[in-house]
Amino acid sequence: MTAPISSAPVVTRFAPSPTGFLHIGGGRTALFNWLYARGRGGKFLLRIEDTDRERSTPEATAAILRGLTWLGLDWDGDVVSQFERRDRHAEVAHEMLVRGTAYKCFSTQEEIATYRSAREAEGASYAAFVSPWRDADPATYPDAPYVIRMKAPRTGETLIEDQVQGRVVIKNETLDDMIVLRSDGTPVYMLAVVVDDHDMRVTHVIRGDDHLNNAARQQMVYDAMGWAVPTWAHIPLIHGPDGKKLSKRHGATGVEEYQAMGYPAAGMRNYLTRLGWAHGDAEIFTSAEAMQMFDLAGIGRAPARLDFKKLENTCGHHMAMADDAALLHELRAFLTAAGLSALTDVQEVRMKEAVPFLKKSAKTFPELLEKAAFLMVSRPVAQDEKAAASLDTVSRGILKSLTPRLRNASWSKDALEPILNEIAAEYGIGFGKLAAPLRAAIAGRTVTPSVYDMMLVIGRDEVIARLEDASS
RNA sequence: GGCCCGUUCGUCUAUCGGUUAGGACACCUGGUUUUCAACCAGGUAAGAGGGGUUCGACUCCCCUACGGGCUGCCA
Repeated sequence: MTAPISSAPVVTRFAPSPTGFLHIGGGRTALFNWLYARGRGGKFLLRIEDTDRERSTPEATAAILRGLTWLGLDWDGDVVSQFERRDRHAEVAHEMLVRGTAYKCFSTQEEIATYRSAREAEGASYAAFVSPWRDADPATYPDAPYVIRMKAPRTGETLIEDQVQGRVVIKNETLDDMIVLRSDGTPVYMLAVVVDDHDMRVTHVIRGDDHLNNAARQQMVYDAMGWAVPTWAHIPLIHGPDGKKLSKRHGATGVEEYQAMGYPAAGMRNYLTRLGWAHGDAEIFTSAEAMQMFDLAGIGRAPARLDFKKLENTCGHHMAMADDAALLHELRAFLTAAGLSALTDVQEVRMKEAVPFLKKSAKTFPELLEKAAFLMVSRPVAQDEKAAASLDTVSRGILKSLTPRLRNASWSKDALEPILNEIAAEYGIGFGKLAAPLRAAIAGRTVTPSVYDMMLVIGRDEVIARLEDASS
């Protein structure tokens, strides 16, 4: 055994297989690993588990990288391709052969299938294959293809000390002699992860609890090589709102879909961090704060359900907290991701003025855009049904008399306020009655931001022009 | 089938043998308001079921139910 690695600097990793987009559950797993490493001055590595050549695609790898990048999860060093390390994996398999902790098995897949059906016919419910080659004399080896299997312990038990699940005891008799190297010489996942995690000096393996049982098999490999076992933390999977495993029918399962739906990345990170993890009553926090607080002990043992309402609420807080320039930048990225047209120069200028107040009440980018409708449109402003209704003859008269007074006013809320109040008083109406046609004229709708905010953003000339359009 | 994991308000969770079981989202009520939001105040709401252990169990043990995972020359 090598020295305990608990005192070494923290190294975590995210190791997805490139068979599709980055799943929201995978995104959270990556986030936990990132938070844990970053909060401890450690390293967060990225490895693509592409040993399955049939299902792995470069497109999927690209999608995963995009998803992580959008989430703001930066990794250290180069992306490691597991497939490219296959020679090293094979080397370890052969070393286990030398050590006597693994053996060559010449049984064909047909023989294994026959063995299993025979056992089942005998009434055995579980038919782990027992290879006749386990203790065979090398002198009897045929000149035929073979796989390399682990020589798994038959008795005793394997103890998994998991930081989330606690002590998990697996009886060794339930573990079979798993294959580590296929007959074509390529490594199997169980071998590859262990070799890679060891070579990459990973200290903490934080991953989905669908791997909990696998940890016992992998520990066999560590033991067979005399390597130190990393700290395990198997986190529960994310479920859909109905408590079932998250799948396509629940709606969005891919991280990039959330980007396209317009959730800000900071809010997404906050929400995902709190999904299945808690630190007292902490709810809204920055990633820097999360790094300080994040620990394995705070991870829950039960699967968590996705709650879009809470996601939105969390995102709303982060929209409001965001830096104006950064938010504008993220808005542009959203427009691209959602396939919407980019802002025109005029819209850019106005948006820059509007973001400081729009961000306070928007939860997502589509919502922000909805509130920004008044600055996106160009003259003549189309009226929706309710807006048109509020622009009756009387209202148009009021707007008409307002226009000249705006010409000479200084363009600030303090200067505008008395003017509007004055008009309202002259016509003997409340400010609310005046605001309705104003909203209609300026935005073409009845639900808008404050009339003052809108006027200041689009400017005097545009306001007057829109009022004239509406009142003529 | 076998093995493994899980189960506190509708949801995310706090609690680490003694609390009026706390917070957040959602929901309801009221306030504020120039519309929608936002915001402020208050309210409804929980320990899967059954046995133990204990002076005392949400907390420890067992059983049941339900949910999930693993059981591949997939990862």
